[in-house]
Amino acid sequence: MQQKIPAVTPDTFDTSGFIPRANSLAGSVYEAIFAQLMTLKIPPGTRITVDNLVRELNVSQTPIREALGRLEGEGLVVKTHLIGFSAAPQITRRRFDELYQLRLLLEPDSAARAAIAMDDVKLSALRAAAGLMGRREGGDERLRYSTFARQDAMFHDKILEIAGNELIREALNHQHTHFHIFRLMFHSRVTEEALDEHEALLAALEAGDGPAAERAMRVHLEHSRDRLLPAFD
Amino acid sequence: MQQKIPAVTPDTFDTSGFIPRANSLAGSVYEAIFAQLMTLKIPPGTRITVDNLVRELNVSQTPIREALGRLEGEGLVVKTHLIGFSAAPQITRRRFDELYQLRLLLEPDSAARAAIAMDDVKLSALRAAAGLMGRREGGDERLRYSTFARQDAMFHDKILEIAGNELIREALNHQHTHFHIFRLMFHSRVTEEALDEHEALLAALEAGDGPAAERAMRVHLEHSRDRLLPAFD
DNA sequence: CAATATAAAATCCTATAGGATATGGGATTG
DNA sequence: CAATCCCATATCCTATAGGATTTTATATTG
Repeated sequence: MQQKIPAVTPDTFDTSGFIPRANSLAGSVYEAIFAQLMTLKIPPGTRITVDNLVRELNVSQTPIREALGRLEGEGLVVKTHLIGFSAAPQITRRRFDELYQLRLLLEPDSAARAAIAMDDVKLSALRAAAGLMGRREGGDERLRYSTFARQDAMFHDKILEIAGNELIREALNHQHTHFHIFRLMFHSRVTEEALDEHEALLAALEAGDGPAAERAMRVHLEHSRDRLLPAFD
Repeated sequence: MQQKIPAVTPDTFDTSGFIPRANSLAGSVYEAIFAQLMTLKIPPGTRITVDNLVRELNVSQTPIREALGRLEGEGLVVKTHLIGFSAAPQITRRRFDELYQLRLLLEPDSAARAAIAMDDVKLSALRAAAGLMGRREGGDERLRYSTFARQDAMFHDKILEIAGNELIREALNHQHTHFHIFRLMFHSRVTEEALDEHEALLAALEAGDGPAAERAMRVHLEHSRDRLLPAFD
């Protein structure tokens, strides 16, 4: 157990009081594997070898198996008995279409609800999330997309939070939408037209205009889908 | 490793060929714990003790921790570092409302899609699922509800399957809707008015009438929600 | 009696070990 | 040369062990 595992993060508060509770090894291993999946260090469909992780992360098999079990439960990893674990496969075109169908059913409705629930505090938080995305960070293009993708996810998540249905928010998060999209686009040049669409969405949310917010979200998702489709060619 | 774990089930086919692949211990443990959660043998919110399961299931800690990790990933179990695992809490009224909001966004649309996709084979499978539910099995009332709830779940799931969006189907299944509802009602007398609503739904589906199927599903879900609400009093 | 302190027991968490199974490389055969 | 076989190695899977932490029971104090 050494430096390969992220440092203990004592800012994780336990739910029963005010004393920070250190992260477990299994928890840290989960995060490390998740990061490797996200950055395609473990490519889609490839084997995840427990013994390799033991060597790489310098921990025993036990927390690794537990973390992989959790990732299995989340659908990010697939397990076959006696063969082991592998990364869930790359999202297929079919799956992508289904995902956007789900998003189109849930997110416009949530945008409308968020518009109705909008107030100054929430709007300011939302603007902060949107503002982060507009900022052009330095560094290479992939890092910029990485940042953009993470902040795009935060922006959408903030709208879901304001909409007020935690279960729907979690259901969407569970699909790891942004995870899949990020991996899909990881090797691509990407255009950031989303920013204009976000502005239109923000304006509707700011105005507390439910139907307009719903329309803006629908348009944004349809364009987002269409922008991503070439990745399947 | 003894009789407490379900017998090896060689009817699990591996994806790469035709030779049955036995279930892993971790897999069997997962199923055993899931069953205990479902039947409230492990009540909502209570501690799940690894060492107790070791004794009860007569397997070592390793597959138990892995199975619990998977259940954690599925949200059915909560883990706190150094304290251990516990069953996810009973669904709250808030959560229940959110769940029905999700269902009302997704299932009527799916019913409409299923109506459009309907053919004789699918209809026959759906009727079989509905027919099972109408049958009054013997045994005590709770067993009858248990059977009803399982078959209700299968009926709804069959509609989702016919609708053709596997991701939405999985997203709804991931919420373990019927699991939660089942647990909620486990100690209650229940009325089986759902059957009439199912008949109306079936008629619309049979007729290939998308809008009617959507309406019938919406009505059914609203009534289902209202029937279940007293459980929170 | 209630509150506090202490000790014992239970449990959590992880490392290690070892048998079973799968995989990959080299040798052999046709 | 391709196909098959055999063996060594790697990996999977689970059991066991032991130190750390939490929980529970008991003793002590005011």
